[in-house]
Amino acid sequence: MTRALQGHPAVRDETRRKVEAAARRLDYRPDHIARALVTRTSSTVGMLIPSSVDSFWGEVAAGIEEAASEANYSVLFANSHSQPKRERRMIEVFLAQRVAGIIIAGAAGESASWFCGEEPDVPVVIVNWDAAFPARFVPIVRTGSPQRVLKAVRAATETDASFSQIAFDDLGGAQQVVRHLVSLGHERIAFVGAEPIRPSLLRVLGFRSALLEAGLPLGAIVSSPRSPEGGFQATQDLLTSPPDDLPTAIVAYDDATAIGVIRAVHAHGIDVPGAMSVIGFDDIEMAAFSEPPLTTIRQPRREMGRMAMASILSSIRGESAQRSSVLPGELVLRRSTGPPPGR
Amino acid sequence: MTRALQGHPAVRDETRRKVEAAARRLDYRPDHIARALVTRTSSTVGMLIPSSVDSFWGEVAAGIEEAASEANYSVLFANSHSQPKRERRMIEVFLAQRVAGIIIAGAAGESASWFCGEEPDVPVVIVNWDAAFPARFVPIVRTGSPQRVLKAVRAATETDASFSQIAFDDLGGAQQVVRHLVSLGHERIAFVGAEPIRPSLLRVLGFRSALLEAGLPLGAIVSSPRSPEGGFQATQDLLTSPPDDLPTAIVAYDDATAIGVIRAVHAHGIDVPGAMSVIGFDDIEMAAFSEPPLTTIRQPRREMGRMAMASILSSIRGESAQRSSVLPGELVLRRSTGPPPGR
DNA sequence: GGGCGTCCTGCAAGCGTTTACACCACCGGA
DNA sequence: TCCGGTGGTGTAAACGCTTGCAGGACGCCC
Repeated sequence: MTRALQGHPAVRDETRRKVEAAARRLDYRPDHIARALVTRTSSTVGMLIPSSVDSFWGEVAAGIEEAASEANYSVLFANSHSQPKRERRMIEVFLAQRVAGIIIAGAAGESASWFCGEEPDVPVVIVNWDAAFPARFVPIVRTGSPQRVLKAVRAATETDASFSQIAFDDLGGAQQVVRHLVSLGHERIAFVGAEPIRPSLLRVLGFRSALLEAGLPLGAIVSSPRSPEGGFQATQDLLTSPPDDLPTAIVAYDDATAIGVIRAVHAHGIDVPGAMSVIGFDDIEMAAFSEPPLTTIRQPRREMGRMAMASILSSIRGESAQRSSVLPGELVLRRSTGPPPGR
Repeated sequence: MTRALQGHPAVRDETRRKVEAAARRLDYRPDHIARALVTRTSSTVGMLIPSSVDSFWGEVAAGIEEAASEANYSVLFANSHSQPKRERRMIEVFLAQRVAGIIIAGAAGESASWFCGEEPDVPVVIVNWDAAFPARFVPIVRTGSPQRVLKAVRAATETDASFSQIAFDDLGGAQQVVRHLVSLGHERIAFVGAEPIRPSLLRVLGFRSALLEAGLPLGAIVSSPRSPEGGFQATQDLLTSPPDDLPTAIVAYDDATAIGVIRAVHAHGIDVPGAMSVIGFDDIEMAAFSEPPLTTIRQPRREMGRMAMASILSSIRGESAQRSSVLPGELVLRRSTGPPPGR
């Protein structure tokens, strides 16, 4: 009987129709639970995001859900609040639910084995691994040879064979940003919002390398938490430099930080972009509504979610999925950047 | 053996320890699937939200997930995109997954029976039912007797015995908003963003009743889609009225609409709040960052999510949960409202 | 007409739990 | 010594599905 509904080939049309009629009459719904028990795979994937309140992750989640839904998969959802402990716990829950795969977005865990022990029995993909590094990394990333730093960062967030990664091209994005500012004529450019987490280190590195490439001196690199308040504070400090040393453009770690940066710049009576250009990262919703609207780098959030799910699906099918993909960002020109004063 | 791990009272300590040791050695993880099959309840709830990209729903989702996680429940997640068809489909999926309960946020379906047929076999709670009404309701809500309209709206979104509802107090929120404007001295107040959906009708109704209560004439009520563009267009039209008829304050359906309203007001060279006050609804993230920052009504989003989950849990426990709760909003004073000109 | 192959359908085992129940050892009271 | 109770442990059925296999019906060839 059950074969009739699944579209088994060896079943007469007449029989199938009769079974279907009966099923409808009793409004029979096949039990995914029982099916999962016997097939030992559950057509459910676990999705862990830092925070569903953040529309950045909300859009990644939407991409995952879209792709999952199209493939008739359901998604179990949990917020990690960027806490490795909670990540671990929720992964345990997912595993107990016998999910067919796990997607960890904004992963905070330090190493691949952190997530599921050495040998996860389901495919795992990490979207934008925000691994934390010891604080001593921040000075190194400012001064160490780019190759060395890059190698260290890569090594720390290398996935072993059982993991896939989808990541935004932080390094390339930062380079794009700097090249944009350089093309406008800026020569003194600062970075605000350095933190000892993977994407920040990579953006600082991209910042440095693009400056080097343009033959410009390395500007100030200010550490701060990534938030409007953090950006505001850090920029307050930055703007106490002697006027001649002041940058004409500031690259913020992300849009939230950039909004704080703009506030602080305005608070000093400096016009944006007339006297100071500011540029962010992420293209969050607020970016278009800040004053002035923020020039930024847009990450392909939904696409990253879709790719993560696609990677899980191909792992399930036993295809050897691509180990890791790096997706480029897109420069979104708005009104917070312009030529430096006197140009 | 299984009793030992579940903390059954009738098991000797020594035995328990031995079993636990063995479990650890084989790193045994109890299978939720098999457990669900036999107990016929899955410690999983289905959560349907319009869009995870919208941080409003993202926060409702966070509240749900928080409360679920505390109760050791998992949450299956899907976006409905506010499409009744998709709501239906995802509910079918949830039911097939044998969820222990279903939370439908921003429900777009027209009637309770729409969701799961007549007799859902699991508890269902609806958070902020955004039911659509025939377009002919908009004129009625403008002119009909408030009691009659309210009765119609209530009747349409009444849940039968098997549903619970958590809803924001749209009517009271609109009254708060109008009272705030009246207390500032405004006498000509318009509403922008009326649409034939439940919350909009209720807000218009609250708007009218508060105006009536203050002895003020009913201002213009302009229909528009709820988006910055919609608010912009509708306000453009509104501002073509002869100067004497122009309102001194505009109540927008929500913050997104309000941002468009402010744009249009600015485009006409009118100062906010100097010459025109604008007020929104929801307190979305952007509200604090608009120019000027938006005065608005904050909905207790996270709390609504938590309550929804709590309602599901008490239904599961067989307690007769409260059928429906209406949660008040909170007026958030920012800088988009002030006294009318000449005051 | 019997043997055989081809199609289709019914049957039963088994997935990993929970739970009711049987059972065993042991102890105390009669 | 025997018996009933008690406290702990083993056993087996059942949950609803998938799947392999047995077997029935039927047509075809010899």
